[in-house]
Amino acid sequence: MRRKLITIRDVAEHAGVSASTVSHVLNGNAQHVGDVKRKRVLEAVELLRYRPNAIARSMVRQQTATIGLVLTEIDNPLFIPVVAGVEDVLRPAGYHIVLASSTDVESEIQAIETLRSQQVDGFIFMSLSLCYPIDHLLHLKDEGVPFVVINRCMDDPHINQISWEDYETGYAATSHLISLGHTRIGTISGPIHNDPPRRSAIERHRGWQQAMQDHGLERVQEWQVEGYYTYEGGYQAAQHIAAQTRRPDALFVASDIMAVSTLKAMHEAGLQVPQDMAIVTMGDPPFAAYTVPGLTTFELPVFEAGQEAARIVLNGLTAGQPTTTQPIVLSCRLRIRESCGAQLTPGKTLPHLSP
Amino acid sequence: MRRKLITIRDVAEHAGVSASTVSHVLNGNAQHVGDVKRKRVLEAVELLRYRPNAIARSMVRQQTATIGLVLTEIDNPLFIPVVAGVEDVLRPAGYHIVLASSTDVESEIQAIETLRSQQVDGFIFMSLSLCYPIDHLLHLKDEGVPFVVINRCMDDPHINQISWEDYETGYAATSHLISLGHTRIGTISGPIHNDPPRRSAIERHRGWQQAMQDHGLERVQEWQVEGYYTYEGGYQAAQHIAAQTRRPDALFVASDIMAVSTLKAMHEAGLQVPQDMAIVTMGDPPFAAYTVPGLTTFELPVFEAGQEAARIVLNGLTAGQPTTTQPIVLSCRLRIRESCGAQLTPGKTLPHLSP
DNA sequence: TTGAAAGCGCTAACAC
DNA sequence: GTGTTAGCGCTTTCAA
Repeated sequence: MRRKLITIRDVAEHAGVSASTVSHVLNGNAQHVGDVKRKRVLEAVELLRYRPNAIARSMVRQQTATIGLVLTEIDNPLFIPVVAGVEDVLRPAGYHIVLASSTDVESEIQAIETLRSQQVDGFIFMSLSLCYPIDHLLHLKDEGVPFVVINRCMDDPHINQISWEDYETGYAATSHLISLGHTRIGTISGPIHNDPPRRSAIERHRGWQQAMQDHGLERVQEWQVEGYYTYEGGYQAAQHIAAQTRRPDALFVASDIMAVSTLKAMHEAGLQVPQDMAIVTMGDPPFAAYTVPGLTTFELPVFEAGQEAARIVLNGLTAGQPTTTQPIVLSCRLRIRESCGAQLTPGKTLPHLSP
Repeated sequence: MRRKLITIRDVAEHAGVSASTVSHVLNGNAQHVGDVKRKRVLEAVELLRYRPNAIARSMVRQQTATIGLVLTEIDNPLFIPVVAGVEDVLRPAGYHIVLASSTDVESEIQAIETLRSQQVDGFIFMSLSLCYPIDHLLHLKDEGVPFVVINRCMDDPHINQISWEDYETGYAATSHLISLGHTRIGTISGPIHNDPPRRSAIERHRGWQQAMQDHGLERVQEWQVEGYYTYEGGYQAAQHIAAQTRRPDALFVASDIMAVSTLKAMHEAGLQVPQDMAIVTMGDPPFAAYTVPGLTTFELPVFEAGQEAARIVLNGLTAGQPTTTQPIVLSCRLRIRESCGAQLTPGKTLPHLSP
C-alpha cells in the first residue's frame, strides 16, 4: 500500500501556479518561465520532496528511458563486466536497465515479450555466442526496436552485433606458442560440436588450426579435445591429453575457466607448467594472475563491449530509427604471465603471421 | 520512433466490444463476460498481436510489478547467484528487476531516488556487508516501501535483512582445523579496520578468535593479517605470514578469493598446502574445486539469499504493508576438499564446540 | 453481461 | 510567460 503520491498538481498548488508551469520548470523549458514563479516552484518541489513519476512521463512521452538487458546465461562471470559497461554509459544518459535472464530461445522470446510490454526502448542481448535461431530478433528489427547482440552467432549483417576477435586471438595465441619455440601444440576447445554450436568456440579453434597450418605444424587429432568452456570439461580434456604417451608440449586452452582446471590436471599428472606443458588461454578474469603458475592469456574487453552496446542502442534511439552499424569486433590484448614460461630456443622466434 | 502501438481500443473495435470488456477478459474477470464476446476478444488479441501496455496498467493500478535491485559492488562475483535467486522467485510471480549499481552511499541514495521515480514496488539491496549509514533506508521504511538488505551491517531489528553465519562459520572453520590436530592457526581476514568496516569480515574474524580461545590456543598477533577480500590483499598477507620464522601450520582464510592467492604465495614460498600449511576458507565459488590443491571451504548459500530476499519483498507487497521479518541468517555447509589434508594425529579429533 | 465515464500523473500544443 | 486542455493506454466503478 503505497502512500499517497505527491503529484505535480500538489506542487503547482503549493507554488500558486499551474501544473504546466511546474512541468516547464522541471523539464528545462525554464527559459519560458519567469524568475519569480520558477523560484516558487523549485521551493515547493523541495518542500514537498516531490519526485516526478517516471511512469506517467513515459506514458505521454511514449518512451521509458529504459533498456532491456537479456542475459542468456546469468551464471557466466563474463556478464558482470558487461553489465558494468552498459550501466557506465546508460546511467549518464538517464537510462535504466531492466534485467531479464533467459536460458534458451523459448525463455528469451518470453523475456522479449514481457520487456516489450514494459515498453523498454531498446534491447541488449548478451549470450555466450550461441547460434540460436534469430527469427524473434528479426521481428524486433521489423518493429523498429533498436537492439544489439553481444557475443553471438549472427550472420545477418543488418543486426547490430559486438563480438571479440575469436579467430584472430586463437591464431595469435597459437602463434605466441610457436614464437616461443613450441611445435607440438594441442588445444582444448569450447563446445564446437554442440547444438546449438558456439561461434566463439568454433572461431577460436579455427584460429588454432590456421596458425598451425600456416607454420607447417602437424595438427594431431588426439591433441584437440573439447572442454565445453567448463571447469570440469577442461579438467577431463586435460587429463585425456596428459595421459597420452606422445604428448604435446604446449596447449592453447580456449578459455581461462578451462585453463584453471587444466593446471590442476597437469599437476596431478605430474607435469609441470610451463616446463612440460606451456599454456596460453583467453579471457583474463581477475584470478588469472593468481593461479599457479599465473596464466598467460588474452584479455577479453568485456566492459568495453557493454559500453559499445549501450552506445549503439542509444544512438538508434536518438536517431529516431534503428541504425545498423558495422559489426564491432573488439581485439584482445596479450597478457604475458608465467604459464608459457620463457622462450625454448632463444633467438629462434618466428615472426607472427597475420591470420 | 516507436511504431504505433496496438491498444486495447484497437482490440475492442476489432472484436466489436468495448474496451472495458477486453480489459475484463484479459484480467481474469472473464466470468462476467459472455462466451461469445470473450472468444471474439481473444481472437482479436491473437490477430492483432496485442500486448497490453504494462506502463499504462501501472499508472492506474499504482504499482509496477517491478523490484529495484541495488548492487553496491557490481564487480563482486557473489552477486551473480544473488541475481539468479532473485529472478528465480520474482519471475514466476510476474515481477521484474530493475537494476542499479552503486558505489557508495551517495550513489546508492541516487539509485533509490531514480528507482522510486520509476515507481518500483520494492527494493533489494545487496552489498558486501559494508556498514554504511542507513538513514536513507529508514526513510524508505517510513514511506512504507518494502525492502530487504542482503549481507549488510544493520543493527536495526526493524529492517529486513539476510546474511550468512559469518561468526559461526569462522568458528566452525577454525574448529575444523583444530579437530584435524592443528594448534598453530593463523588467519587472513577481510577488511576489518576499514571505514566503513565490513560486518562479515569482523564476524568471521571474531569466530576465529573465539574458537582459538575456547580451545585454549594462542592467538599470535603476527598470524592475523588483513587481506581485504581481494586477490592481491590475500597474496600479500600470505607472503607476510610465509616469511615468518615462527609460522602457523594452518590458516583460516576468510574468503575464497584470498585463498586462491594464498595458495600462490605459499607455493612461491616453497611451502606445501596442506602439508606445511592447511587452509580452510569460505565462499565456494565454482573454481574452488579446481585450484591446486582443491579448497576446503564453507559454501555460502548466495542463491538462497536472493530467493529469500525476493520472497520477503513479495510478502511485504501482498501484505499491503511492509512486514518486518526476523533477520534471516543462512548457514554455510562445509565442503571438504584437499587444502586441509588429512588429520595430523588420527584418533585425536577434538569435538566441535559450539560457538 | 456489457459499456460509458472517470481518472492514474504527466506533457505538449495551443490559447490567452 | 502562463494556464487550459486534451490526451498517453489502461482499469474500474457504476449504470444500464
